[in-house]
Amino acid sequence: MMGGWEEVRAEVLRRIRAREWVPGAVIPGEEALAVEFGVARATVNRALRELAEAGLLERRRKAGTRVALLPVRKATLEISIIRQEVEARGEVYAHRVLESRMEGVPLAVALRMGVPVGVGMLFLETLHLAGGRPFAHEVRWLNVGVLPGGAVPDFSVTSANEWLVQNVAYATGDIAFSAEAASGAEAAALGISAGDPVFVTERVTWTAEAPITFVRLLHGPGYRLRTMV
Amino acid sequence: MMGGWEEVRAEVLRRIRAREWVPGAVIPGEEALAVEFGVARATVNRALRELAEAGLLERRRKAGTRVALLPVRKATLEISIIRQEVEARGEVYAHRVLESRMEGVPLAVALRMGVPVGVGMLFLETLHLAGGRPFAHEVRWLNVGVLPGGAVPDFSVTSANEWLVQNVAYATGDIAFSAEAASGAEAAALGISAGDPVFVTERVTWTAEAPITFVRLLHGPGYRLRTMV
DNA sequence: GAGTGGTCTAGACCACCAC
DNA sequence: TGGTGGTCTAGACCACTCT
Repeated sequence: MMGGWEEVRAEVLRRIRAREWVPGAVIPGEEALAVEFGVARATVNRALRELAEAGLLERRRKAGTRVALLPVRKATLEISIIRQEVEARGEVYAHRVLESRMEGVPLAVALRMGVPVGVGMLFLETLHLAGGRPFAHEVRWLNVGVLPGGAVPDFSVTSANEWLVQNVAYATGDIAFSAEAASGAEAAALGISAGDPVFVTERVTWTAEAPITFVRLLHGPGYRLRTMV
Repeated sequence: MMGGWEEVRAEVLRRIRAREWVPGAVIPGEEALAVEFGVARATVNRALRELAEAGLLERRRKAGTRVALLPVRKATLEISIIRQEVEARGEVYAHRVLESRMEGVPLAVALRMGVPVGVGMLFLETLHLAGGRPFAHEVRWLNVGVLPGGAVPDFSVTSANEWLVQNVAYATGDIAFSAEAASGAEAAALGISAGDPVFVTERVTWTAEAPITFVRLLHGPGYRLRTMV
């Protein structure tokens, strides 16, 4: 007899890894497993659902549950604010606003945000520092028209990154990671050489059909984004 | 009255976004919400648990459920085999094995895999092609001693990437993404210039305490890794 | 049509931890 | 120590989809 759903999940995982249940094969139904493990069907369901969400099982009504043939594993990335990320490394965080002005969005940004070219937004350029050294360079367009409260806060106190998380949080977003060569201005801000590879994170954030912000974040050489599977 | 847990989740999410429940505030308990929504407590539990896993709520016994103050959002990355990734773009996949020989692991790899320097492993260098053009360059060390079956298959037919997923699948792993400058050899393989930025994916895979493989995957300029929140 | 997973319910017990 | 979330159960109905 197994106790809870975690034990059931562990045992099912063991059988998959040990190839007692091979990829593509149908495994016993929930009812059968519930009897075998001496638990309720809901407990088996919880265990199998978690494994299916992780990509190891494929479940279909009537067809039953199979071990995934070509599993598409899901890794989770934790997206926190930059201050937390820096402080988690045991370093002191600071930020400097390099630019802050109203400006019409260029084509590339308009396409990403799904707004017409030239719409007036707040353009912000910020440098994030870890222990006094450049950590990340941020370029952001902020759709101030849809901001809650109406007034635009002073981002030199609380960074836009953090202010948005606290005030426009819980929005949906689209994130893309890539590698690019630093432009002259970007390199200067980060204290590296032009052409050096930078790790780029671009994100569009939406709330209820309205685009809130587009942000482009550059991390210099040495930055690594990690996760586990 | 709301029907299922998805409706409950949607309504709770709406209240959070509408700031009816502000960050840091304790929301009503499961029992109260169950009564309000006209569902069983288990249904409310399911809805709140999902929101907590997404990082929007913080739940603690006795203390209750709060709207997260500084939410650490979780984005999920889908890790599929390279052939699937290429074919999903509507392009024809192919791969070429450039190198395949036994070799002692260098220090950097030994440290990553947690094995002594110089342990003999199979060194593999593979080029993945999409529509005939270089798509990714793969360098891999394979711990053949712990492979199931014992015999090493012919990776020119099925790439090591795919063979491992099918035969040593469901292992745990550690993944890191970064941006680097392509070395001369790497650039030549990918058909780019030395020093061009490349998107690097490094992964160590383990099964039951034994490291199976270390792989370093390089994607040329233009590659983007995308996800949603 | 029938078998499987998906979900809901009402009740229960327990672990944790703030008070 | 009491209140809250975490989980389990037994039973039920339903939705989907394979045959």
